[in-house]
Amino acid sequence: MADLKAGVNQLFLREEELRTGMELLFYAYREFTAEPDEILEQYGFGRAHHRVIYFVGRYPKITVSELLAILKITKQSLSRVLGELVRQGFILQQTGVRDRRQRLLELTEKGNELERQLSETQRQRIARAYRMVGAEAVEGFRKVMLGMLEESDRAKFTPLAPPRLTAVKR
Amino acid sequence: MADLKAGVNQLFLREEELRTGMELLFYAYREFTAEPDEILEQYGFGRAHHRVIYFVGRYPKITVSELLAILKITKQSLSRVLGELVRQGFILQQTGVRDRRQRLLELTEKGNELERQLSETQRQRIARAYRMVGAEAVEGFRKVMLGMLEESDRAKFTPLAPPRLTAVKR
DNA sequence: ACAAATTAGTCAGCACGGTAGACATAAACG
DNA sequence: CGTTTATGTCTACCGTGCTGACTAATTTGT
Repeated sequence: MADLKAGVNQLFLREEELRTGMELLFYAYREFTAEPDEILEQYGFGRAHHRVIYFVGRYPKITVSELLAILKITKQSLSRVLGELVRQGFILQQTGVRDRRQRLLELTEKGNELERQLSETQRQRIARAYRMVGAEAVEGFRKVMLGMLEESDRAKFTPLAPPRLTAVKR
Repeated sequence: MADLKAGVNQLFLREEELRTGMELLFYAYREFTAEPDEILEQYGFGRAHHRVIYFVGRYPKITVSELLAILKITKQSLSRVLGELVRQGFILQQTGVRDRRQRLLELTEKGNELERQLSETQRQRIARAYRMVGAEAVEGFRKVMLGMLEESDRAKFTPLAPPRLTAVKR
């Protein structure tokens, strides 16, 4: 009887625990994007612009196809926002030297400023959370999040750092 | 000199650590929604339908305004998807007894089945991650995620469980 | 050298889910 | 009885995904 009760209770805890995880992800993601969204609005941009700016800032000289592989959207979708960002002087395209078909993407100074402005609130939000809980909890957070990723995405984080794109011919 | 170098290094680690956090959130959220999205497609539904089904399942007898407060979308947006779900027999509306203006929402059996089907993949993904890392890391994850929320949302999780809506007149 | 594959871009059209404003109805409240 | 609240509807717009079809420049492989 005691065993049965414990079992049921654990089942309940488990179910509740999993739901909590799902909801934490939902609420956290929404609040994580809320502040940048407001800033973007002032520029007539949306979340898609933010993502492009972020990853171009993260990986200077990234090619269009590498960016597509990260974002997992179609080139038509990317083209729309990337085109706006280039035309409005936030991103610079340089023809590749090794392969002149490639357009290597980079943030301009203007683009860099916007990137910093957009990500600042997010960095602060994470920094605040990290500070609140201590290094051990942060490590736990990192582990759980990694555990939720597919192998392919997980690879991007393996050494815990240097921003290198997966070995792609450049 | 040694101090300075350490300082710089810590700054780098910090920046890199924060970026890692941001990206973990981005990738995890995307993969978290990918599988349900495929299932939803078969029903002609989208992510918005999933959210409604999830929270109605989570809080049976929830009112429309409570649901709006959770989702933080406009009633016009909600109305579109909620209407479809009701008309197609996934959700039941009952007139409130205490307040007959309210429509208390509940999943039908059909709705419950869909909810289980949709959330199952997500529960498994979380369960897998939790299992991979152990209880301590899970607690760290929970703490960090809570730290990223606004006070208002955090309140929903405070006792670590019982699904009770914030004290709203019902 | 030339054909094939790759990289990038464009145009048109569609779906989804968010927004806003305006308005309607029923019920509760004071 | 007038006001407020809860819900719903109609219209229109926007951002951001998607597909399909097509073009151009460049590299690669035989």
